[in-house]
Amino acid sequence: MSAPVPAETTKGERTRERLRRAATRVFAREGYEATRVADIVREAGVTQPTFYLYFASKEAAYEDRVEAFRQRLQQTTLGNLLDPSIPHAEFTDRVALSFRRFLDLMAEDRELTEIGFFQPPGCTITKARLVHWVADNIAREQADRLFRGDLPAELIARLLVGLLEQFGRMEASDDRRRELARACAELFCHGTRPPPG
Amino acid sequence: MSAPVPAETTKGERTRERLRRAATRVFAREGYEATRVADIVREAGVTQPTFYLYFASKEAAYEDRVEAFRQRLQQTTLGNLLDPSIPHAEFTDRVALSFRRFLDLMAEDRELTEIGFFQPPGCTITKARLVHWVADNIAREQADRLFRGDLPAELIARLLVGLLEQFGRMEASDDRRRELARACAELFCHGTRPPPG
Amino acid sequence: MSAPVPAETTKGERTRERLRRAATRVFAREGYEATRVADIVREAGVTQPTFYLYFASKEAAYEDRVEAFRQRLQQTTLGNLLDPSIPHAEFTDRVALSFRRFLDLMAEDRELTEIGFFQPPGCTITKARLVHWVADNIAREQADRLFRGDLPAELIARLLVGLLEQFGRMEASDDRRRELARACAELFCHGTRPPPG
Amino acid sequence: MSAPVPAETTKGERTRERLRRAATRVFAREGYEATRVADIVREAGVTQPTFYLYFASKEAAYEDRVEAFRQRLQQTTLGNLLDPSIPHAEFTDRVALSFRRFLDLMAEDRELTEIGFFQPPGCTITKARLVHWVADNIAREQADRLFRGDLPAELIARLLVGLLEQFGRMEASDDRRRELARACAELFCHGTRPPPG
DNA sequence: AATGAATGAGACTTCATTCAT
DNA sequence: CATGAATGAAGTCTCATTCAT
Repeated sequence: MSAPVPAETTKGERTRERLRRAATRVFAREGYEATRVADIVREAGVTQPTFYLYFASKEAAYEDRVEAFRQRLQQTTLGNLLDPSIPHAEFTDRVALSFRRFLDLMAEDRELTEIGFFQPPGCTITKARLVHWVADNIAREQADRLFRGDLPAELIARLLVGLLEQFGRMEASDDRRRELARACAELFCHGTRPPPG
Repeated sequence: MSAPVPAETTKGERTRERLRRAATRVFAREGYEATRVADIVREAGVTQPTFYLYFASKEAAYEDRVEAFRQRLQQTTLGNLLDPSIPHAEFTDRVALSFRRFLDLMAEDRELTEIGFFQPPGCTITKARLVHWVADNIAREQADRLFRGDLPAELIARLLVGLLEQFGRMEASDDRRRELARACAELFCHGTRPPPG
Repeated sequence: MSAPVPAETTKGERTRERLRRAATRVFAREGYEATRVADIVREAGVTQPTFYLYFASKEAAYEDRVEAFRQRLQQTTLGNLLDPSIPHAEFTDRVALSFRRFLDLMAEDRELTEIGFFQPPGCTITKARLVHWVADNIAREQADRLFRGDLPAELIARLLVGLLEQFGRMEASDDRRRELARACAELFCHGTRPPPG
Repeated sequence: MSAPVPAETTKGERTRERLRRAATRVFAREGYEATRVADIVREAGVTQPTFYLYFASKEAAYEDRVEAFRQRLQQTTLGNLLDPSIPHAEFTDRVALSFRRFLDLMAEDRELTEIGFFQPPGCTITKARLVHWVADNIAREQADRLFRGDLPAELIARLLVGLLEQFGRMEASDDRRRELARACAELFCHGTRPPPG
């Protein structure tokens, strides 16, 4: 068990990484359109032509960043499929865990999340894909009677995505995120009405 | 009984209105940053200097449009406060009506909705305000025991706004919107778990 | 019989004309690729954006100039078709006149000729077209037994165009041009061999 | 009888040759200005700094290629001086042979010909020199009464060069080139008029 | 003998905005 | 009330060339 060997770090790879980080930062701060390549290279400490050594265009750099986020998002989603054998009493906790994983992912690199999930032009596609991935999970979970079957899986998926839209941008400590995830799970599972009686 | 007072229709007012409509269309289609004043005036059939006769800047025109949407949104929200005396059996229907009013508003002028609710840079503020307005309603309704009191009103408000984010952009007929509103109300009130038993 | 009324001379038309002249000058001096829009606008006394008010691109401006030359060239060519009833004794004189018209045209605006006839990328097409137009004339004239019929019209046309390529760039006074045209006609009609005997 | 002396083939010489060939190809295809050093090195399979190991600049590489063509052209021209004792009946054939040598030279390396003879900025000088060399021949041949003496040698030389300009770029088989050369000789010697009677 | 990496200088083009009429 | 004409400022991208190894 050793720490992962760092990927080859030629000078070029390091420059590329600096550019990626700078691009993430600036895109997140300014938005795609308002971002100028000049800003990115200034933050990366290189000249403009160097940028074009590593990215074909401003748009290509943006796509690179957006895809990086989507990858992570898809992985997280795939890992959140619920086991049908889950005991009833633990269900909401388990859903809270799923929300926590999403919120942790989104908090881990706020800037990348900003680009991939909240800002146009990429956010629309990201969310559409997320709805799709989540709906796949939900459909199976409906088959396992984990969720109500009287509503289309896509609708339920959208409820989840809507919650992430609302809570994914919050600045929150680890503990606070755990609480938020718990609240999301509550709302997601049981809604807003008071318990009867 | 007098004839309806004719809206002021000096030539200037008509030009201003044409510019507003054109701006709405182009901002919705292209987004704020990518919109060019040249496009707006082309769609409005006037020249560029004329634009500056009616709006101080591109940004001012955008603000004008965004504010128009926010006004309507606030009105709708205020009208959606629930009457505490509502019979228990009708509750979900009543919530569905609230959703329907929101979805109708958003469908009525898709382009204005796009600008005011979905596109940066304005959408963040719009949604923040909406959360605030809705949370005011929810807080009162919690006091009236209409919603569960174990979660902050703002969280519940965000659930609602998240649903609007997910469903407010759908192309849907009147009837389909009614169904959607019903589904939203169901999810909002009772969540996604199957009924016990 | 009055002098032609000058075309409408709005300020815009005058600016366009200044740009045209400047473009002609610079393209002729530097060649298409090496020409910078900055040079053109400096010579025209306007700013760069103004250039794009009148031409869609550097390339469009170039095309405009090249086409202007081609128009004139085609007109001249059409006017040079020989009358079949021409007396034998006057034939070479008449061919000399044709050459003179070509050389005059090319001398009249040296810079435009440079662009349209001598410089890439336009010159290849211009010459190909000229060969075609001239060959049309030659074919008819061969039918009228004015030129030898044992060689394809296109070959004879190319002989003519080759002569223009060689003599069209010469700086020459009116009189000198007349002489040159005469010599061209001689060579074109009778070749380089000494008269027999 | 010894084996042919191997051309010096140090690794460097081979690289230089690859660069030369690549440069020829790209200059011919794109023209001097539009050619990028990046294209040349890609075709040569080396990196950009290597290019500068062998040529001082893009311009130097271009000059190298142009001069290579001019050398060959001058050799061919010198070899084409007509023997004054040539029998009258064979004269046109002999001129056709001269044209054939020129056309063969130009066909042998189309790309080098393109650069040296047809494309700016080098073509103007190449042709001027060729006119000069040919005129030297013609002047002697006029003295030998092989060509008419009533026109300056330079004019006659230009007729020849003009024909090469027209026919030197044609894609043509060996046989077709022979025919073309024959036609050129005919036109060059006797012009375009039908034979009398 | 060759290259990975970088850059200075500059090209074309766009756009919000204004002036003069 | 409206426009024809113009521009300052800036943006993306390219390219010949060089440095350090």
